[in-house]
Amino acid sequence: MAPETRVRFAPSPTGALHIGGARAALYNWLVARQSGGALVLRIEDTDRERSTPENVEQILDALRWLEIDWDEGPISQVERSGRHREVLDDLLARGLAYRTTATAEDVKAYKLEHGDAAGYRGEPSADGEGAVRLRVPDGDLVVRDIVRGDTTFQGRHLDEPVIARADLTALYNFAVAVDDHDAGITHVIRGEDHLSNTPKQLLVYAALGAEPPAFAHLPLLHGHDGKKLSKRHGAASVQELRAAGYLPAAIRNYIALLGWGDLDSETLITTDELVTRFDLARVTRNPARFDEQKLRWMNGRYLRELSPEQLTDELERFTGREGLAAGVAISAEKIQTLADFWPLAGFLYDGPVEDPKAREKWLSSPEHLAALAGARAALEAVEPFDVAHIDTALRAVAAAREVKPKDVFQPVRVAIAGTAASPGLFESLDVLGRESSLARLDAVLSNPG
RNA sequence: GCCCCGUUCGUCUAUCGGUCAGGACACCGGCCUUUCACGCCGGCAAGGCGGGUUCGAUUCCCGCACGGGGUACCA
Repeated sequence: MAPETRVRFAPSPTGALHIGGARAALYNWLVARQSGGALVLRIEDTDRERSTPENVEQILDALRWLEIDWDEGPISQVERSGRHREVLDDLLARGLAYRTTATAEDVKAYKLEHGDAAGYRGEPSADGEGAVRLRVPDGDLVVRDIVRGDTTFQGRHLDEPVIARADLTALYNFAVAVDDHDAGITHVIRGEDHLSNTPKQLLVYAALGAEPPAFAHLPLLHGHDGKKLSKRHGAASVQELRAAGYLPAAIRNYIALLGWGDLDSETLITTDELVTRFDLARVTRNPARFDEQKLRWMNGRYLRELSPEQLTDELERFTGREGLAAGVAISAEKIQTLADFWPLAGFLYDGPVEDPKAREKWLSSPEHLAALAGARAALEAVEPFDVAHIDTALRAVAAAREVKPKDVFQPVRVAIAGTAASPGLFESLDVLGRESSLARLDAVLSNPG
């Protein structure tokens, strides 16, 4: 029987969860759910400066919001320092590692003497003090990677890495291997930025007398300009995406496709389908750009799959307002994100917005104002005040005045909404109701221009 | 500098030696239409360069160029 698949997501809590981290988390989650295995969450918090409880909570919060759940943890890496020390002492005792006071300058000097391609080889310090470096043999170190195939690193090019500080606290490349080994991790799925450091970790596994896990290094994500993803690229973190009005399901779908493609090129894939179809071996090897345009489109599709009740619920939570059902019903097909709703339909609740250009274009000429007056009279008389009858009444105004329907509709629209773009006009009037509609028209009529 | 990875339409991708190089977003045009959208139809658009291997290379190999990552007593 094959061993249970155990994967892990191990963010360092240095701030928000970035889109790249979210994708690594998602891929791990997909593998865990698909295999019936377990996802372990570990917080790489050995950098005391940056690892605050707030930062940790921010990451957990982002994962929960994305509905990426974990089976074990969160495990704090610092809390495992006792075990790190134990392994460290063992390596020291066995001569697999040594303490040295050699500095970066010494490493540089070594290369000057032995050549740039020669990995640093040091000697133990006489007093037994200093940082701990791992012994590196000259042979090949091959990283078996599901995404990229085998990558061979030659030990002779590798500097003997510092695996613990002079105070004997563990450093990343050491701690990560010990922790993954102890947690029984079978697949390490993480960003490509870790690929070059993997041979060091392989050495730690070897020292532990353990088989290394399978690796899967994911291509890095870039911004729309091809540069490294950063604040300048708009919404780059999960919390920013959330604030921008995206749905977790849409984000999951979108980032799953950033670096992975199925045989059939379906674009809209439910999370359940992703769980069954995802395949690490099909992850691409080249970096992908995060392009918000496609996410926007995709989010619109997900928004429109929600029931009116669900959408209303989402929007009320997003805007912090209540009683939005009627406005939501007439706006659903016009928005791509939750954030699009209020600019489009907020006028229904808070009155017309200011848009001098629209007012200039549709409410300044005598013809338009006359049309508006005609519309006002028609709306006052229409009975009942519903979409179908408003429709008929306003078209009649245009016909009577022998102008295009648009020349009646747009002035009315700008009068009630303030802008030239809105949900359907008749629908908007219907939601507003007769009294409120007439009041808005009157406000313009009594104060034109 | 050294080590490692990568390179198909503007973007995300399909293709695992023979394809009209397919799909999606974006863009352009059309239909629908009261605005904005949605929806539908159509269009534009790609294998970095140079060598090999092969009857035949986007696909395999080498070189170059370009991009990225690593090279911390960070993670």
